[in-house]
Order: sequence, then C-alpha cells, then structure tokens
Amino acid sequence: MTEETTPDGAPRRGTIKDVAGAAGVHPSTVSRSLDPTQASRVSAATRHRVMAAAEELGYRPDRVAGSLRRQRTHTVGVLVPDFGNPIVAALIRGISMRLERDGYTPIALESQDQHDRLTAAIGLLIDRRVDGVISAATRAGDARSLRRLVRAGVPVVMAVRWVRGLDVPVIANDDLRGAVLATEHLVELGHRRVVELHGPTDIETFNERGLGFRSTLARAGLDYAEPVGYARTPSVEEGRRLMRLVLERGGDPPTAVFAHNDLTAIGAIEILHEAGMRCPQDVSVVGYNDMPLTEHLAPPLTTVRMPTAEVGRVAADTLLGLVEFQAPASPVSISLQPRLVVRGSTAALGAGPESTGGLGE
Amino acid sequence: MTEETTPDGAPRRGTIKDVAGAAGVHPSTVSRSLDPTQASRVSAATRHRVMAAAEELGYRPDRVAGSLRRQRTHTVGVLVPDFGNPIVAALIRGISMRLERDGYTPIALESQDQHDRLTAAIGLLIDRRVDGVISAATRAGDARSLRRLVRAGVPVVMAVRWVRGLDVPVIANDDLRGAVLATEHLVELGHRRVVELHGPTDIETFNERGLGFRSTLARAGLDYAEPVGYARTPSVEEGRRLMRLVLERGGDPPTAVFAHNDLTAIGAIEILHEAGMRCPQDVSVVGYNDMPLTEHLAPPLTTVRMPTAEVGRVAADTLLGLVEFQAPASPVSISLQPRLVVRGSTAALGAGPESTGGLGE
DNA sequence: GTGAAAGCGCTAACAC
DNA sequence: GTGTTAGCGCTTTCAC
Repeated sequence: MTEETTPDGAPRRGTIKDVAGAAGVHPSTVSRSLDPTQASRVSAATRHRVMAAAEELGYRPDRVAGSLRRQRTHTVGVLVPDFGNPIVAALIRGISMRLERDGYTPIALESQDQHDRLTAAIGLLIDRRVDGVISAATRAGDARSLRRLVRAGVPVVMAVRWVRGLDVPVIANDDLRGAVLATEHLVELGHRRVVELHGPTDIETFNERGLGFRSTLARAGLDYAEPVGYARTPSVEEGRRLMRLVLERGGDPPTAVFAHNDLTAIGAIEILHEAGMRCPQDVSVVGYNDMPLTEHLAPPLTTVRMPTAEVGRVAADTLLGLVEFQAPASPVSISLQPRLVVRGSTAALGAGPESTGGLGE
Repeated sequence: MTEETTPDGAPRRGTIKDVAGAAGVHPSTVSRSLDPTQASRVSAATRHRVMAAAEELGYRPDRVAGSLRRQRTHTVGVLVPDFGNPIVAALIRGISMRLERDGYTPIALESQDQHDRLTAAIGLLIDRRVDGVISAATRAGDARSLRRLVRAGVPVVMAVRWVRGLDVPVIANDDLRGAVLATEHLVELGHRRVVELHGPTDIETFNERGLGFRSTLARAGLDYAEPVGYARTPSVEEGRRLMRLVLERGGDPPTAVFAHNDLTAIGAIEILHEAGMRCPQDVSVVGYNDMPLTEHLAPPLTTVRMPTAEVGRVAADTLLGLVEFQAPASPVSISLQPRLVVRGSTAALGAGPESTGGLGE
C-alpha cells in the first residue's frame, strides 16, 4: 500500500476520481453510489464495487467541495453569551444532539455579551455560509444585527433569550411562570414583605421574571415596590450590591427575597449574613437557574430549574424545519415549563431555627 | 436598489463577478484588491473603485469557495469532554480568542467522554477539512483515533489532557506540581494521616496528581497507602463513595484529604459531616480546579487553581505554528503552573473550632 | 443504469 | 497592473 504524498509531506487525500478509477466507473457513479438518496439508481453490482473501492482507499467525500456544489454547508451557527454559563452548556448540548442526528455541525461562537462581538460573529457565520443560526446571545440592542441574517436569507431561531421586533421563532423557558412559582412559594410560606433582585433589563428573560413577580404579589394583595436597582450582570457582586441597597433603604427589611439568578441570590445571602440576619430563619431567598453546586451551599438554595437542554433540542428542531422545508408563514413560539426546586434557603415566616436546612451543624 | 431573489425567495448573494461587473474589472482583480496580501499589486485607483463597488453591493467573499480553492478552511477542531465543565469553558475561551486573532474559526465538539463519540467527531473534522485539531478530550484508549488525524496530515495538539505514545505537542497544567502544592500545604499544617481520593486512571492528569501526592508524602517521611479505589468520574457521588470506603477501612481515620477534584472534595466533606466529623476542625480537605462557587461553600474550599484559559491560548498558538509554518522537528511540551488557593476547608492539625472558615454562624 | 459536461465561487499561475 | 485560464472536488442535469 503505497501512500502518495504532496510536496510538503502531507499524504494526498483520495478524491472521488481515485475511487472511480479503482472501481472502473465514472465519478458521477461514485457520487450516486455513496449518496443514500441516490444509491437506488445504481445497480447493486457496481454499487458494491464502488463501496469496496472507497473502503479500500479510505475515501471520505470532501464536505467543503460538497458544500460549494450543493450551496448547503450542513452547518448551523450557535450564538451564546458565555461558554462558562451552565445554562449555555446545557443549551449547546441539546442543540448539538439534535443537529447531529441530521448530519449538521454546530459552530458555536461566544459574544461575551458584547454587541460588537455578536455583530462580528454574525458576519463570520454569513461568510461561512451556515444554513441557519440559533441565537441565545440576543440582548435589547441586537435586533438590527440579527436582522442582517434574516435579510441574507439565513433562517434564524432565538433560544432562551429573545428580543422584541424580530419576526423569528422563539424557543424559551416560561420565565414569567418560573417567577410566579418562586413568588407563590414565598407567599405560601406566609411572607408579606417580599422583594426581588432584578436582573439586567436589556435581557427580556429578566423582565419576564419581574412581571411574574409583580403579578403574583398583586394577586396575593401584597405591596409591590419598584426594584431598588437592576443588576448590571447576573453575578454574586451584583447580588451583594442590590441586597445592600435593599437593606439601606430603611423601613422594615424584607422577610423574603426573589433573586432573578442563583449568583445574585448567593450574593444576597452573604450580605444578609454580614448584616446579622440568618437565611432561612430570618429571611428566605429563592434563586433562579439551579446551577451546579447550588444544592451543596449552606443553606442549599431553593431555586427554579429550567429544561434548557430541551429548549436546545426544540430550537434545533425548529431551525432544521426552516432549513430543510419552507419557512412556516407565522413563526412559532414555544415556552417550556420550569419547575421549582425547594431546598433549604426558604422557610415559613417565623418558623424559627428548627426548620433550618443545610449541612447540619 | 433592486434585490434579486432566487426561486425560493432568498436574496441572491452577490459574487465576485457582480463586483467585477460593477467596477468594470476582471474578477481576479477584485480578488487581489480584497486580499490584503495582494492589494499592493493593484493600482490605488482601481483598488478604490473595486472596494467602493464591493461596499455598495454588500459583497462578502464566500469562504466555502475560498476554502476549496486554497485547500485551507481556516477552521480548527476543538475536542472537549463536556461543555458543562468549567475547565472546558475557560479552555475554549482561551483557544477562541487566540484563533480569532488569526481569522480562524473553532469548531467545538463534545465527546461526553465516550470513545465512540470522540472517534465520530474526529471523522467529522477530517471530512470538514479542518486545518488543525486541539484535543482536550483524550483518554487512555483514544491514541489510535487521534493518530488518524496525524496520518491524515492534520496538525494536532493536546491540551489539558494528554495520553502517552502520541508524538504531538502537549500544553497542559503541571498537575504533578499542583498535587505537590496541595499535599505540602496539608503536611505543613501538621497532618500526618493524609489520604487522597484518586480520579479516573484513564486520564493522565489524575495519575500525575497521584504521583505528586505520593512523592510529597515520601519526602515528608509519611506513610503512603494505595488508594482505596479510583473515582470512575470526577463527581460528588464518587467523592462520597471513596470517602465512605476510606472511613470503612478501619484504623485511625485520616485528618486530611487530598481530593483530585473539587466535586470529589465536596462529596467527601458531605460524608465526613454525616459521620460526625467536622471540616476543617476534625479533617482538612483540599480540592482541585477551583471551579465556580467553591469559595461560597461552607466551608469555602481550599483548592488548586489552574491557568486554563492560558493553556488554551498557548495551545492555539502552538497549533497555528504547526498549521502556518512547518511542524517543528520535535514536539514541544509546555506545562503551566497551578497555584494553591487556601480557604476554609483546611486548618492546622488540632487547631480546634476557633480557626473555622465559612460564612460564620 | 451509466457517462459526459457543466459549474458552484473563488484564487493563483501565467501571460502581456 | 490587469486579464486570461485553469481547476479545487464535488453533484447534477442531460444524454443515451
């Protein structure tokens, strides 16, 4: 088995012509034999001869050439804000698994929540001729950039995060519902002074959570106060800042806190402890996301869990629908249902120390 | 501005011919004008005319066609075990940032630590004609699969994880050193009965940590016992299992534990608590990775932090060296230095409760 | 059922 | 400094 090499030493990759030569047929016959949808138009005998030759030579069709010819790359752009975000990890996995089934490859790019990076990533995806794009990185100012994809004829789906004014399918978690679950939980525990720590307002996800919070308070006949501020990022530091603002506002401190995010909740609990208040005995705290390790905190965090991998699966499914068939007249929008995970950071109002969760000291 | 459309309604994308027509030049002149390395061979006047026309038409070169013609996709495969792993997130970010600088696009694929998925991913990358591959997903049995890339003439670099018997550059964390730092810390705190919770042995990273642990004990004149078992995965459950085995072994329980992984450490601490031992008052525990939230645990985890984003950057840098120039005769191997982060889960032997870390009750 | 021919969009070697 | 020509590797009409 002699191995041809190119001038720079790399082995020359076999092409369809090599296989054709070895099998004694025309290249087009090789192409047909290897394409499952066309294979029936080739006689069984020659098809087997071709497959044997291809196997023998270790031939693998060049997907780049195929892409150019077919004007289809079988590639999907996936725009995410941050690879370090556990939500993103679950989303990407859901997307990849679905794409894989249909032979599509994801090209995942990170915006780091910077508008310019998102814009650049979109340009790149257009230049690389992806067949579609799933964006989970969209914030308020990004509609124009995404519209560029739409104008270029690239099917787009928004997943998890979405913005108004863009006529594309949205596959998201039902964040309004999640906030209702969290807030109802606190109300049912008897809490009457409940505040929220609101996430960044340029991400609709958080605005929905605010809506759910507000409406639940109203239904329960409780007072609602405008947030003391809005987190600039979903982070521990911002949770600390907002919680400090709440305590500094004066008046009776809240007995329950709904944080729009687990990290924010963690920061809030730290500040409460530093102020001499115990969680959950004095103040109950609910987070959002159920990120890894939240169950191992002290106290273990009560939080809202979202089916994010499923969102990814459905988003990919929807996108492939657009790619492989026609765009449906009106974009579907799907909300998947979150679920409250009750742990140790919430307790009945005035329940006292005996109801503590945590690692048990 | 009339917009041509294809039969199925998508706007027809302008090609180099359209620009050539608009500028009144030959397509090759357009190509030269738009390529920074060739632009000097075109007169300033026509170049400007071409650029204006390209701008006007919103022309963007088709990277698929370019890839086929140049036999270079400017694409790099990145093989990772798990998108949900924070180490992986940092690695991917380091890699992407470096690749971006040179106009390369990462194609990140997840093996989920399954050999067959890794093999399939490698096949995919070959078919898509990536210019190089960075693998952080390599385990003991995967050398053959990776060798397929080498044989296909694709430059390969191993990052973070590596295996023996593969003649490619390795950019990794110095895990032996990290284990030495962790173990020395425990020894210096006066601990004499120190055990390790050993990670999966098909990942060299963990074997290195075992080596560092063992050698440090020897140097300190302390007894070393073979591990009671090996974690099948780096997880909380496996930490619980191994710690339980240690306690069941009988004899004096250890006063210090070196876990090869943060999650394992967390599981171990849980079991210690359940057995009525306090951390760090009765037993000190060191983890490995410094994953997010470890500082917010009770007690905050003492652990080893690795410069993983930097590993990614260097790995990408090394790979691009192989891609753009020749392969250096002998593969370089680089180890980056970890650093011990001392927090509340370790304390001096017999220091008593007053030295407790944690959120302070 | 198979072959011939054309061409996806681009770039590079070669002319002039 | 610019145009001409060829062709990357494949798929897909169109003949027969």
